[in-house]
Amino acid sequence: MDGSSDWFRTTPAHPLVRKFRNLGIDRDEDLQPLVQAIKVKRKVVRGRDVLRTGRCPAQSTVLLRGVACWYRTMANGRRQIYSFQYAGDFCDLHRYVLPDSYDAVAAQTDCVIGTVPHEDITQIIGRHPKLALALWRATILDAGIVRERLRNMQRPALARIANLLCEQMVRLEAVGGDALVIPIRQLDLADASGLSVVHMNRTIQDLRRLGVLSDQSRAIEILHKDRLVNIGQFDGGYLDGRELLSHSM
Amino acid sequence: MDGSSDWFRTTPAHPLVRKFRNLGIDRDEDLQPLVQAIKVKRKVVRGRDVLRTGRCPAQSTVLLRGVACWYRTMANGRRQIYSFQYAGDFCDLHRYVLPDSYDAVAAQTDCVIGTVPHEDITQIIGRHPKLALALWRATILDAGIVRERLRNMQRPALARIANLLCEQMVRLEAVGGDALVIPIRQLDLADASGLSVVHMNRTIQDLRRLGVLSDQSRAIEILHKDRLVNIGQFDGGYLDGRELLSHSM
DNA sequence: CGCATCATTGAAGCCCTTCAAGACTTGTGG
DNA sequence: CCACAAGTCTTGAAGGGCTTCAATGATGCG
Repeated sequence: MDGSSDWFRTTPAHPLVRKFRNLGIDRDEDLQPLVQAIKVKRKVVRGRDVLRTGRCPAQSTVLLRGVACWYRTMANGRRQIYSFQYAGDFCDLHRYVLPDSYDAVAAQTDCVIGTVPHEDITQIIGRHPKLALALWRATILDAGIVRERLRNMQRPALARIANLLCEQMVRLEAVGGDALVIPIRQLDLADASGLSVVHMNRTIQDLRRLGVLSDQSRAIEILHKDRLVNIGQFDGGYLDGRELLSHSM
Repeated sequence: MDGSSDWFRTTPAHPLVRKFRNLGIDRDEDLQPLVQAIKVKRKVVRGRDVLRTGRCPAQSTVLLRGVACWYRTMANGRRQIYSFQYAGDFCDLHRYVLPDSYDAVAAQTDCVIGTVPHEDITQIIGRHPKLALALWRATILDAGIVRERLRNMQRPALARIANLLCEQMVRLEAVGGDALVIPIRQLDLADASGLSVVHMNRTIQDLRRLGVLSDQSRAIEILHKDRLVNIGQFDGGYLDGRELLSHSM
């Protein structure tokens, strides 16, 4: 990656640093034990599975670059996408705690992933209470995202899609990408929002006609953030660990 | 409660014992630190909130008896019920890790609840690694339930409702109640499945006409478990911590 | 008994789905 | 450099599942 195999360890913008700031780990040295436990790094090309349904390996996976989606297939073959994942997110940390073999993660764009052996996580948890709590928090934050997706199902298509796009926009911003172009196909947005591809397409065009999305290309490009937020009744509080941590009495 | 205020500590059928067996705590003495940390017990009558949206208190709540629902209100006033909760379930353990003030829990039947101060949880986690992991597992199991509810939204009404009823049936069985009568109003089932009350009612009557539910009363009484499981494409694996724990390599 | 709550039923209509086909974009090989 | 194929987006038409509104039964409780 970028010539140096240690890019992810030496760069100050390590995706895990940002992620764990959001989880309450402010000092980079506190994060070191975890960063150093990331063992194998490899690429996964767009469309392939990062991890599959089946027996759970004794390791968890971190997304270091790219966009992925966490999903499970239905009996009829369709997918329900639980959430999208960005650089710094764990793909399957919940499997460290409770191995379940139902769901899978697929690469939405070309990805770079790392793996952390579960025995290393066990050691980290035993020795570093702060990191232990942060890891727990990471799974809780994921759960909050899924709950918002469930809540989103109550909304009609226009608001539902707007809301989904808002979340991706905010999370893209957080990882420093171009947050205005959403790098996700309409098919995948459909699988994430429980709508048919056809209706997804029609509704996206409604958003274009409203001037919220650009109609200059087939890409999903956000022109008016605030109108999108408004249409989608979006409140990103559930994404912001820092803000959530300040809520306690 | 039942004359003795220590009923929940002295009975062998303490709801937490069953719950934590499912989470990997087999020996009752391992559970003692947590059981003894349950401080205040009180009743909550049907319809009232067990806990509310707003500032997070420095404690978490355990459901000791009854049925509750974990929900969040939408902008239009409707509720999205994330999941139902039964004796032994934590209502808001996730708030220990990440205080969020959005959601609430309401009593579906008369309930008895206990509270555990967060500082006690912190001590338990520091001193008892097994319990720490089990608590984490509890939140992961909850998250799995919510994911199944999200997946369920892809199904048409008949299968969706059947699936929802199956989950409640299995979880009721686990707490030793009468698992064949689901103690939940149609309105709440509607809020949990994203359907209108009217359509919920019509579909329940379809299930009655199919002979899957009893048509002898207005209660939701299951006559044919296996047919219900079949219609709802239900696989309760995600509820069974013991089975999930056996999946690791 | 009267009132509140919940279940039930009917009618009208829209949101969304499915099926099917065409257009645009991209990449690949001759 | 063009032809072709694969993938994705787009559009049309028909239909059904579900919603909303509104009103009528049941049940239980003070």
